[in-house]
Amino acid sequence: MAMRGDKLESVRRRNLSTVLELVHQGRAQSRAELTASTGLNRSTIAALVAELAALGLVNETAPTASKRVGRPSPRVVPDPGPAVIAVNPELDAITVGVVGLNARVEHRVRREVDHAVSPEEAVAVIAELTDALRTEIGDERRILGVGLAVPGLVRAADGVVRWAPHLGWRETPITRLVEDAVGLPASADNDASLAAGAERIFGVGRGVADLVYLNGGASGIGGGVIVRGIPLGGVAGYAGEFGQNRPGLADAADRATEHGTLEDEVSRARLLEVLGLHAADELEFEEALLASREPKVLVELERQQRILAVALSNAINVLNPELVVLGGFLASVHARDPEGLELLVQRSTVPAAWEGVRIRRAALAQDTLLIGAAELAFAPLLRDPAGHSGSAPTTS
Amino acid sequence: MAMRGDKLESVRRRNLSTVLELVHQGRAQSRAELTASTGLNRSTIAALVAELAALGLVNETAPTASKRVGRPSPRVVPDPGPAVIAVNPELDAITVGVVGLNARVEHRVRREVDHAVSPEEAVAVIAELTDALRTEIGDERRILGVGLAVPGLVRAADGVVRWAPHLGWRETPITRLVEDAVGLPASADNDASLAAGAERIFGVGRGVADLVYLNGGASGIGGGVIVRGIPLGGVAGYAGEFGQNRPGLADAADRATEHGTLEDEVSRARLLEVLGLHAADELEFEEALLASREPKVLVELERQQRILAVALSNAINVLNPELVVLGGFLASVHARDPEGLELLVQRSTVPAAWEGVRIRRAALAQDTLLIGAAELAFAPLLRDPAGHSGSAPTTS
DNA sequence: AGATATTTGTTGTGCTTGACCCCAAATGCG
DNA sequence: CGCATTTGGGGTCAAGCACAACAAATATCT
Repeated sequence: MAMRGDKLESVRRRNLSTVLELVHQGRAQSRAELTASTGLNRSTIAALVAELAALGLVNETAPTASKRVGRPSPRVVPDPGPAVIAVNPELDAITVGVVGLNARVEHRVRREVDHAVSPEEAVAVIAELTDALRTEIGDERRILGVGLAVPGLVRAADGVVRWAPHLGWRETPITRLVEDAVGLPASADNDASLAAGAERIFGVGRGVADLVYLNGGASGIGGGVIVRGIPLGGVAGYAGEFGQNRPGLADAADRATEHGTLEDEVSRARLLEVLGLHAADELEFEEALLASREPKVLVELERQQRILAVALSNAINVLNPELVVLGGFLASVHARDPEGLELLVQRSTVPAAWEGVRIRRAALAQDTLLIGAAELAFAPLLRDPAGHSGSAPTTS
Repeated sequence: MAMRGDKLESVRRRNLSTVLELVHQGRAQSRAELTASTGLNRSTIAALVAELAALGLVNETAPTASKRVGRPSPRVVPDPGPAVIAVNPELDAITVGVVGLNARVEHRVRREVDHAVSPEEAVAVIAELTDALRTEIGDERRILGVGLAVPGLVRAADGVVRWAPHLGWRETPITRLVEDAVGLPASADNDASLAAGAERIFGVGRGVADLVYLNGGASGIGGGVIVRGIPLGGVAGYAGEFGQNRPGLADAADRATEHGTLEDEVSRARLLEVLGLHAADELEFEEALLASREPKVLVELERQQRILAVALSNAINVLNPELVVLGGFLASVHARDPEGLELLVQRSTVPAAWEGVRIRRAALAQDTLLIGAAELAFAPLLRDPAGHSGSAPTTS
């Protein structure tokens, strides 16, 4: 609750942050564009870009032919040097990637595992894969830190995994373990929240300030909310647990479980069952779902659609977002009958709030989580570009 | 989406705003406290306070005996001059009040009406009551504007009432009408959202950054959400419509209505009915509810409690607030059995999110809405104290 | 009661930082 | 080829906060 005053120094910090973020997100490609979107003076932008260049964060290159009158403005692009390690531990595999300041996943390694790994095992794998990647990309790369997208509840303050049912982790200080093993500052957050951020900056949510993201995974439904462009964390960082919500059922016969939580009633497993499949990746699943004409598939699909619609309505009524993004198997459910789902949502949503909202499927496929985790690792740099001059691994 | 850069001028504006807000909210009472809570230098605070005093917004008075060592610091208090008109049009009455910069309701007039008033009638009454109040408080008072707390959906951008079922208003440009009739800049927002803000700054939510507020009124349930200390508006300002949500029912027998919306299932009218009352004000209602030992009251109360609990759980899972504030008849339902309600909420809430949350009744009684509306009218001044030097009614 | 420590107001100076002005450079267009 | 337009570059200016030194006002210690 520190309602802090504004030092002069903070102006510079914020401006550096703003410029670096614009370049990082690809929303400004030249100094001229930077002056336009920041409203700052040309000379100020010049100084800011020069400082960022001196910090090794951006590069100025020769202007491209723009076909416009006037002196061409030099391009400003993210420096290819700085990078982060993005990690996504899952039930069946641990994925580690290298993501540059341009937010592209440059390398990715996926290590399949045949059993639920303990935190210690996971950390060992992460350290091993990270080392492999670091030798692959060479020593000249400046690795800023590690970001983890964890399928579970993560305490924002210290990155402790409170509960990850999927992995079987409980009260696991994952960031500390990773920091000790890898020797880089680490941060962690809930996977769906990070995915929401990634979709906003680089996916369907580009330029959207208020969005709700729901991801349907194998083990449940997670979500993320973005308010005024800022990820909604809540007081401890546990926000977005749509899967544990209990939406009202229009028909009592729709209930299939005792608890009636969203992720029990609307589940990938139930759809796989009626589809007669045992296991399927996202693509196979969606193909099967879209192709099936079996009555029992239709019945189950419509049941889940009705329940999902109420859950979305509840979210829209409360949050009045501009966009609802559906990922994972929920994207497939949406793809099967977008208009039907919208109609159902509309029926139980406040009309005024319905007006402004769109429902879309997630745009970023497999890279979403790694990009989201990378954003987390980049966050301190983006927030204070000059403060991270030395690559000293500040163990927070 | 204007990611604006930081001008130097904005530093001064923000600092003036910060200081004025601290004084306005009573969170700093002396220059010494201001330096402590802003982190700014003593000399800077002196300059800022001097500027605010020159603007007629704060006064410096002789220091009070503080029993502490060191030179005593002069008190800084809101100037008694500036004030706003706060308005709350309701089904049965229109209330208008004068609120000073100290956030106290200095005067209030309540005009009972015997029928649902049209916007034009309401505006006429508002203008009349405002004029009466203005002559009462004298001409030396500087009236900054009018804030309206409307029981309905209000578009944030232009203050148009999209739909106020209680009043029967639809697509009503209420702020424009009031501006024309009163000759002061007017702004409007949903009553529950404003009440949430009032509770945060002056009620049970003091110092709380993330809270959810649910108000049980005669005609339904409204709500407001505050995230990181900022009221959650959503893309158009319609956020917080908890009343239209459909919470899941643990037992199908609990359903009493077709739609199953929260405000249909959990309603004051139903409780009045089982209590055998026809009409009652808040106090009478709560007394009757707390005193009753009738089985049918108990049954209905517990039914509503169960449904309310699920709705609260849904909100807590998604928003992870620090505090849930219940107002209106929901405060009475809570008062009857706080532990029982908490237990029910806990049962369907993510454990980690439950840890950090408290459920409390609203602290501000009848003044809540007027204070909330006044905050709305003060908002431009608080955001940019120097920009409002002349009392020129800027019709936004 | 007097001395001392502590806290805070006051004043003047200095540093940071962005704005602004003027000129040069580079492009498109007639 | 000249002109309009846009942008970069460098120097100057002004705004605003930090800081240091001193004075004032209080409590506490002796």
